[in-house]
Amino acid sequence: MDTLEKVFEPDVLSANCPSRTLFNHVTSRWGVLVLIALQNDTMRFSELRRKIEGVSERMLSQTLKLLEEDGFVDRKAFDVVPPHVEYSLTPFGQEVSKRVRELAAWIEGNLGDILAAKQP
Amino acid sequence: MDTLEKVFEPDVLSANCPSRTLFNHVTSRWGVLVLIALQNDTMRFSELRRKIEGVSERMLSQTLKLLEEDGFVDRKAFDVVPPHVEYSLTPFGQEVSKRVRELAAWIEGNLGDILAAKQP
DNA sequence: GGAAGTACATACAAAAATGTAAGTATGGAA
DNA sequence: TTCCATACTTACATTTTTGTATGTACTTCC
Repeated sequence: MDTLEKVFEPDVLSANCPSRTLFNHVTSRWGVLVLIALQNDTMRFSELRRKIEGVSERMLSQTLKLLEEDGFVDRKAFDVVPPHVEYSLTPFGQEVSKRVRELAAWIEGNLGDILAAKQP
Repeated sequence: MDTLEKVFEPDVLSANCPSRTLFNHVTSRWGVLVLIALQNDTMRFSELRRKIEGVSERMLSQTLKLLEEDGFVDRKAFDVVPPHVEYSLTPFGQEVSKRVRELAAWIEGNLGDILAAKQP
């Protein structure tokens, strides 16, 4: 063990830990859905837009740009007309996507029981 | 297999699937952090507030109420003065918490590499 | 010849999230 | 006696997010 290592331990509970920012991006309203929609495939902008029901073009491009900056999404643009752009997950993106999908899958798979247990 | 079963397949990508709502609550800005902070322990309101850096009382109580309604958080109030309330995860809550923590842990654990790969 | 599809950007508007400050009831500490 | 702590709620202000509409440049379909 080196006393110079681990001076700083990342923690999403800390207000200004960089991991918190990344975590916020990943768990953002549309971020999670992009990560899920993109799972294994490579997809075009409009395909994503159709797959993720309810996103506006504005929000989708904003979210994609953010995830691209964070290094989770890869954008490949072909210089043709009409425009052709392909989005896919980077290796890092695949790792987070996997975990986000596990969460979503659990909720989907237990939806009936969860709803049945609600009282409001 | 029964032809009457699975008429409806939950999918968070569908705009009005109930799983989307639950998923949104769970992945909300403060929801994820509450789920993480509450992992195994039972905690009081002010403890949570101190642990989750940056939450305001308003947001914390709002988030707790939502997660309680969804059946992920259990609230136990003792009728004393000053007030004493304990929050904990329900069995469902523990399941989602586990998955949310796996996501957060991955990001925290790979923070260095992720940040190193960013170019902006 | 006009409409649609493509992948956005941009301006503006509306809606939702979040924060701030104050109030509530009460006991105990200083 | 004034202040603190507790767990909130409520009103109000501000910030952030999200949506809507429009434009672009060019090709293809009808």
